[in-house]
Amino acid sequence: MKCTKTIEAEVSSQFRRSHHQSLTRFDLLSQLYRIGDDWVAIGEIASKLMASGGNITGLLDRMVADDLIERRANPRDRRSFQVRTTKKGRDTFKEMTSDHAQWIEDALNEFSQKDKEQLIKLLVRVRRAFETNTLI
Amino acid sequence: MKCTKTIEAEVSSQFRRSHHQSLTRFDLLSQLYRIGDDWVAIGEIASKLMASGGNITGLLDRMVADDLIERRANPRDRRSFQVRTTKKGRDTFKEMTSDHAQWIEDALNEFSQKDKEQLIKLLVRVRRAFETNTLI
DNA sequence: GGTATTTATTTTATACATAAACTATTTACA
DNA sequence: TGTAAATAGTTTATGTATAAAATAAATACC
Repeated sequence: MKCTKTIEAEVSSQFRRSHHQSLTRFDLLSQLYRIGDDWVAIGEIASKLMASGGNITGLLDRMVADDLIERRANPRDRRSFQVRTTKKGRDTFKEMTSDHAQWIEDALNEFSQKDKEQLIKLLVRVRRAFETNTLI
Repeated sequence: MKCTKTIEAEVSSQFRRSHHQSLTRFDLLSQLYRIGDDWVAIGEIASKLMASGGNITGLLDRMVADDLIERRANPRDRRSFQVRTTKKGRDTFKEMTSDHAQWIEDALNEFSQKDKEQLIKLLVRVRRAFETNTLI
């Protein structure tokens, strides 16, 4: 927890300073980028970001206001809405990504490939342990 | 990040359900418990929790209202205020701690002592790497 | 076809978090 | 001693998060 908190404080303040964006916004843009040009349902966003519906509504509203994403009604289901990135959103994401990758690389340059693999392996196991736990 | 998010979601919803408290409140009670019966300055709390001043003001207000901590003016410095736990705060913390320890133990029971030590060692190194980074 | 349930999202109330501006006090030092 | 700078907290404005209730549309099923 302490480790994540330190990284999060550092990375999110970098994002705020350099791009006026939050970590959550970066996550969202990253999910949309991964999906490509398709429209994505709000609910899918919420589950991908592991966030509550109410949270997503507000987040998307602010990002639409900032012209990072656009939003439309699902033409086939009138309950549902969809979003996708705008050009500005994609450009912002690309800039954020390259900075981000560089920060992480700089911070972790003292770690060997083996260390990094070991760490990821352990963290995946920990996550699985806590995920499984919730199903009992 | 994904790992921490999963754990945090799990643990914080446990705390919410079982004790009507947040992870941050648990952290705070834990810091105060570690210190003992002494009064602690607000600023010290903020730095221990790696949180901003404004955040702490609100957090402490709500916890005072819930009778978990008490607050007084520092008798030697009229700019400064101090807090310490109430009996209810200490009792709440003790209950939370024993549940918490059990959840973590259950979740991580498949990990060997060696795995756990390895993981902590790596995480401490990662944290140091990001801390140092901010000083450049 | 009409009602009950489920699904998708928003609204509301509240908690938690930051940065920046502000108030009040203490300290440093010319 | 008087003033500038530093320190301790709070306030304000805003963003991010949740749970629970509400709304609206789709689907299931008698």
